[in-house]
Formats: sequence, structure tokens, C-alpha cells
Amino acid sequence: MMGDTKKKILEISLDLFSQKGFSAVSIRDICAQVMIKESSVYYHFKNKQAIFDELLYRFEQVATEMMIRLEQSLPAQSCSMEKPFYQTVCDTFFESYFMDDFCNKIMRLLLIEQFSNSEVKKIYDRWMFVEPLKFQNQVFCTLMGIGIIPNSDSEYLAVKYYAPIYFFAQRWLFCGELSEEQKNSFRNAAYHHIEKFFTEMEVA
Amino acid sequence: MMGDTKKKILEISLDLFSQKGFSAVSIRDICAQVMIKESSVYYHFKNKQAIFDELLYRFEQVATEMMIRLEQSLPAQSCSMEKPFYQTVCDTFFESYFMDDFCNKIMRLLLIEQFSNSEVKKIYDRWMFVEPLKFQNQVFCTLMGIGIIPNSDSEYLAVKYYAPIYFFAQRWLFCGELSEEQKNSFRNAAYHHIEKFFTEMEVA
Amino acid sequence: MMGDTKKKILEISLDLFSQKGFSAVSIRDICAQVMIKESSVYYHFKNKQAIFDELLYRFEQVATEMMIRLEQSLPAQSCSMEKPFYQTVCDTFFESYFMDDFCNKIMRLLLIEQFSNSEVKKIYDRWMFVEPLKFQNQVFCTLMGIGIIPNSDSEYLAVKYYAPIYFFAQRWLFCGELSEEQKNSFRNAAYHHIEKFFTEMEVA
Amino acid sequence: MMGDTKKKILEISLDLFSQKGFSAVSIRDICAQVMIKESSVYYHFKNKQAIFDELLYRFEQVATEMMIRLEQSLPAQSCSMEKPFYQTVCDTFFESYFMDDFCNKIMRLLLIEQFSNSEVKKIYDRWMFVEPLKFQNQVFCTLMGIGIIPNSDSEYLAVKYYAPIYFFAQRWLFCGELSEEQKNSFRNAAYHHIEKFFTEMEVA
DNA sequence: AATGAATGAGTTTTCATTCAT
DNA sequence: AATGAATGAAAACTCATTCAT
Repeated sequence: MMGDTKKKILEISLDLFSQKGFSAVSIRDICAQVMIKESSVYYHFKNKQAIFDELLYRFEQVATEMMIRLEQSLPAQSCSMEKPFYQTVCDTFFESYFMDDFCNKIMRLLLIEQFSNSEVKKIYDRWMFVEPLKFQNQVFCTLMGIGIIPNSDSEYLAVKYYAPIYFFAQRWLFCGELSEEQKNSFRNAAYHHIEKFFTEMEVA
Repeated sequence: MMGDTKKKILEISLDLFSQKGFSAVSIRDICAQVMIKESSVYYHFKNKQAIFDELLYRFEQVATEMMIRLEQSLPAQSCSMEKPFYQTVCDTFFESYFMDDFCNKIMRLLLIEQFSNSEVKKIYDRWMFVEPLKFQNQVFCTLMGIGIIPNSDSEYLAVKYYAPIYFFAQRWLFCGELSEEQKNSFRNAAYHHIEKFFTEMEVA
Repeated sequence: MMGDTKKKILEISLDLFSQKGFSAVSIRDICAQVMIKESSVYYHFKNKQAIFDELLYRFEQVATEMMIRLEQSLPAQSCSMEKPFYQTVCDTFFESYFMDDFCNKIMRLLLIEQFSNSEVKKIYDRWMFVEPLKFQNQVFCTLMGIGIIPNSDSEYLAVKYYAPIYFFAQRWLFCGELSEEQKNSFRNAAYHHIEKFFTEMEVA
Repeated sequence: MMGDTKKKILEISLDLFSQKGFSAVSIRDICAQVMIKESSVYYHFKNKQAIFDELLYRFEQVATEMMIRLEQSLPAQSCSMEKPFYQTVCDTFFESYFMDDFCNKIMRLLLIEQFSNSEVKKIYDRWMFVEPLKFQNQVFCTLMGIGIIPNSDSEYLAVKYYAPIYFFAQRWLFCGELSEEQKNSFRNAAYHHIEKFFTEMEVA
């Protein structure tokens, strides 16, 4: 469907954009790595901005899909409660969002560009703050509904749960190349937090 | 001590750098606002990078001083415990760090540049993760020492306390111009969190 | 093989470099004469230095080839000795080296740049002193071998023969545009010297 | 008479000009070594060109004086002929002209600038070709007059004598800093030539 | 689908010079 | 006698883009 070259341009652009920011990456930089001439880019994209736009578009599709999948899996998941419920949800959320190579790079890019572009700021806000909190809120409402956790302020609960994860992600997942070492640092911190979180919940 | 022009160059550079990132700001952009000619910049600074470097240098001085001040105020503070202890500390930490105009802009700048510059990454790490956690840890150790809060994992406590504040800062303090509205959103969320945090602590 | 524009850039650059020296010639100067925009130069050359380097490279190729040709022609030449032997050699050496437009300009350029660039100094040394003396020495050894001139210190002979030619070249061939008038001044002085040189030789 | 600073500016300017050529040396370069600020130069000189002009002016004075001295010493010298006559003349000429630090640097500068400035070209011509040949010619006429050497074409004799010296000067005295090693290479080559020259003269 | 050649507008930086102090 | 501050002009070079092929 999509030519090899176009895919390569997108991949390498994202690589570079997420490292240096949009305006610090030149078409030349991109082409040097794709191994084409500068003029060839314009066969595949109207201009530099169009590369950026397409990356964002793809991300929003991926993220939206994931959110839908996650939300749909909620009720089913919460019924078969043998295994700790949060495990599965977290696995999906972490592995296919924060630690997914594509999403991770987009997040860095959004983080950088949010300051110079208010449109991007909105997208960052949505996918890093609003949607995750909304989803987490839903989870806790569900858990309260079936009596697994006691009723309380689900919104603050969502913050208490998600803020550290966001914090760890920023700390461990947003530096240099995403190595297994970094992923493990993140996983350890995150799972340790989640475990403590649910333990304290049960006690209370 | 420092000429007016040089001060103005630094101020406006920080303004612009923190909005668009270092490489997206041109000397022309800066000079247009300082109202000098491009060549005049080079009387005050060796090159563009030197402006950036001086900003970081000043920040590290400011931040270091603040940390020292905070740490020195700890023991005294914790003795006169009529008024809620954390209030004073938070006031200092929030108002003169996260919400201070200079520091806030530097933080945005560090946030942007950390990806392209590993030296900056280290500085960001230090002042956004390591030092605040270390300080918070110290606070909790002190409080445990004098029996105000029960003994427990002070490091995780620091994360539970600080992560939401970092989270709120990113959400409310890192967009566009720092308005009173944003500051209030941040203050509300942060103080709400702190209150809940200490309340739950006492109960447990 | 080589585009017209690139060739033109090289030609005009050499013209200007040999008149004013490398650093006194701006890309603007070159482009004004090539009739292209400044940015276009950078399609053909990495930077200003690369123009200089390519000129030197080409010269060394030309000079090397000429030296090889001259040396190969030596034995053959010296057998058919009806016409004065040196005539042919000089013709080649003078006309296709000192008075050749390209070589002459390169020599001026080397002469100028030798002081600021030790690499250039070496090249100047090689092609203005070492190689010509080596060749002349070979000529005299050949002539001594077949008994045309009496045995003697062939190295000093080479200096006695070549130094005036170098002297005349500097005096007549290194000023302004290479005009026919200058070439004639040089030719007259040089051939007069050569004739006298060989006459004295025979006598002795 | 002349302030220290002005003298220092002239000295260092000559140093740099003779290494890189006039236009490749900036007022900044000069001031960095003189240890004054750029603006201070303009107290002593109208502009950059004026430094160059003053250097040339001083050289012409020095060179003229030397020539007069040399010419005046000719008759006296040639009478007291116990010691080889040429020795003394050469000593003066070589040591106080080619190998004199100031003159040597000026010569390099003239050599470089002759191509871009026809006024300089004339000065170079005069002091490197015309005057030395004229003087040498005079010497040989004197020697012929008193029968020390046989009558012959004194002009060609001057060339035969002077060309190798010019040649050696270019080869040994125009590279990098004037070291004793270089001076010795020059002296050896030059004196060897002179000796041979006069020996052959006597024989003939 | 790709590229060779070109370019206008812009980049950072350098430079000689001025002028008030 | 020297300098702090500024500047217009120009330097080398970059960049996104165009267009004919």
C-alpha cells in the first residue's frame, strides 16, 4: 500500500524529530539516512510540515484504537478475576503505549513541540493527561461498582495512580535510545508502585 | 554590574528559547525584541551557544542556592510545629521554583533540549528528579524522626508525594505564558493533593 | 563528464584566487562572474576550501603527467641530435608548464598561499624547486653520459641552468594577466640564457 | 619618538601580514597579540590600510639607505683587495637584507600582495629585481674597470650571479619562521654558488 | 519514482570602523 | 591613550523548495 521509501522517510523523520525537534532537523538530515536526494522527498510529501502532520495523524489513529481496545476489554476483564486485574491492563497500557517504539518517539516529539505549537500542545494534553486519566478513572469506577475497592474520589485516585507512572515514564523512557535497560528501570518502578497502590487500597 | 543590554539579551533569549527551543530561535528573533542589531550580540556573547550556557549557569546557581536554603530551614521549621509544617516548605518550593518565572522558563527549555543534548539531559534529571526527590525524602525522614508520621519506606513516600506535583506542573505550568489562571490551577491541584496526602498519612 | 557550471566555477575561482589569494576572494566574487547565485556553488562544492582543493588536485595530476612525459622523452630525444637537444625539452617545459595558463595561475596561487598553509608550501616546493631541479639534473647526467658535455657537478649545473629561468618566470610571468608581451619577455630572457649557458659549456 | 603601542602594532601586523597576507589578517587578530582593544588601533592609525602603508614606507626607507650605503662602499672596498672583495659586499647584502628579520617579512608580504595590488607589484619589482641587478651590474663594471675580471656582458653576469641567490632565498628564507637552520641552508647554498662563480670567472 | 541543478530567503558570524567617554 | 558599546556590510554557509527531465 505505502511505498517502501515513504515508510522509510516517516520512520527516519520520527527518529530525528524526536531527538532534536522539528525545526532542528533538516530535509538533508533525513535524506542522508533514507539514502535519497532531497528533491525526492517532495514526490512523497508536499513539504516538511506534511511529514510531521502525517506522523501525528498516524499516532492519533494508533492511540485512539488502543484506547478503544482498552475500554472494551474492561468489563470482560473485570469479570474473570482470578489473576490480578490490573496486571493485564497495565501490560497493555505500558507495553503498547509508553514503551512502544513508535508511541514513545511521538511522545518525545509532542513534548518538544508543544511549546511552539498550540495545536500540538492540545494533542499532548489529550494523550498524556486527559485520556489516560479518563481511562484510569473508568477502571476505578468499574472496580468500585463490583466492590473490589471501596468507594471514594475516583478522580483523585486516578491521579494518585497515574501521576507516578507519568513521572517514571518521563524519567526513564525519555532519554536517548529506548534500551531494554531503560524499559526495565521503568517497569520495575511502575510495577512496584502499582503493587503498593493496590495493597494500600485493600488495607484501607 | 551587568550592562542593561546583556541582561535584556538573556531575558529575551530565555523567553524565546523556552517557547520554541534553542535552534528554532534565531539571533535575528532575539535582536528584534532587544532592539539591537544582530552584530551587537557578539559584543556581549561569543556566540549563540554562549547565551544558552550562561542561562543554564545562572539557573544552576539559583537552584543550588534554593536547595541549600530549603535544607537549612528544615530542622528549625519542624520544631515550631503550630502551623502545618509542609505549608511553609511547599510555599518556598512551589513559589520560588516551579512558579518562579525564570525557573519555569528554564525548565521548559531543559525539557525541550534534553533530547538533543545529553549534558542538558543530566541537568534536567538532576533538578527535576534527583534533587526534589532527595529533598522530599529528607523531609519525610525528619518527620519520621520526630514521630509526626509513622516509619515507612521514605523513598516511595517521596515519589508518592512529588510525582503528582511534577505531573501538575507539567500539566498546568508548561503551557504558553505563565498566567495567574494557570498558577491557580496548579496551586489548587497541588495543595489539594498535599492535604489529602497528609490526611491519609495521619489516619494510617 | 563534468558539468559546465562546475568547470566555470573552477576556472573563475582560479582566476580570482591567483590574483588576490584564497581568503581575499569571496564566494560572491566568484558567483558574480560565473553568473549563478551564491547558494548554487554549494551544490557543486562542499565549501570554499573544496574548490581550492580540487584545483590543487587537478594541478598535481597535470604536473605529474607532464613530468612523466618529459622524462620518457629524454632518451629518444638525446639520440636524434641534429637539432639542439635542449630546444625541444625547453619548449615543452616552458610552454606547457610555466607559460601554460592553468599552471601559471596555480603557481601564483601556490606562491601566495604557501605562507599561510604548510601543506601548500610543500606542494610549491615540490613543483617549483624539487621536481624541476631533479629533471634538469637528469638531463645533464644524460648529456654527460653520451659525452655531449664534460663531466662535472650535475647538481650545481642544474641550479645554474634553472635558477635564472625561475628568476625570469617570477619577473615576467607573475604579473597581471599573462599577455603575449610578458611571454615574449620571458622567452627572450630564457632562451638567451640557455644559449649562453650551452655555449659556455662547449667552450669549457 | 614613537609610542610603544604603535611600534608593537606595526611589528605584530607585519608578523601576521607576512604569514597570511593583508586581507586574511583582521584587526582583531592584531589586537589579540598587541593586547589592546580593537578600537584603540584607530588612535594610532587611520585605518587598517594605513598600517600596511606605514610598513611599506619604512621598508623603502631602510632599503634605500642600505642601497646607498652599499654603493658608497663599492670604490673603497675594491681598492683594498687583500680579502676577497665579494665577501664583504655579500655579507652586507645578505645579512642586512635577505636575512634581516624586518626585510625578510616585508619581502614575503610584497610577494603575496603583488598580485592584488599593482602599486605593490612595482615595489616588489624594484627591490627584488631592478635594484639588486643594478647594484650587481655596478659591481661587475667596477671589477672589469680595475681588471679583476675580464670584460664581458655585465648585465648577464649580474643575472648569472643574482638569480641563484634569489632562487635560494625563495627556497630557504621564505618558509615559516626564519630559523637559524634556514639561514644556514641559505648561507651554504649562496656562498657555495658565489665561490664557484668567481672561480670559473678567474679560469676563463 | 527519483534526481540534477538551481535559488531566495535565511542562518550564524566576522570585520572594519565610529564615537562618546 | 585607551576602551565599551554599537553597527552596516559582508562573509560563508544552510535550508526548504521548485522544476525540468
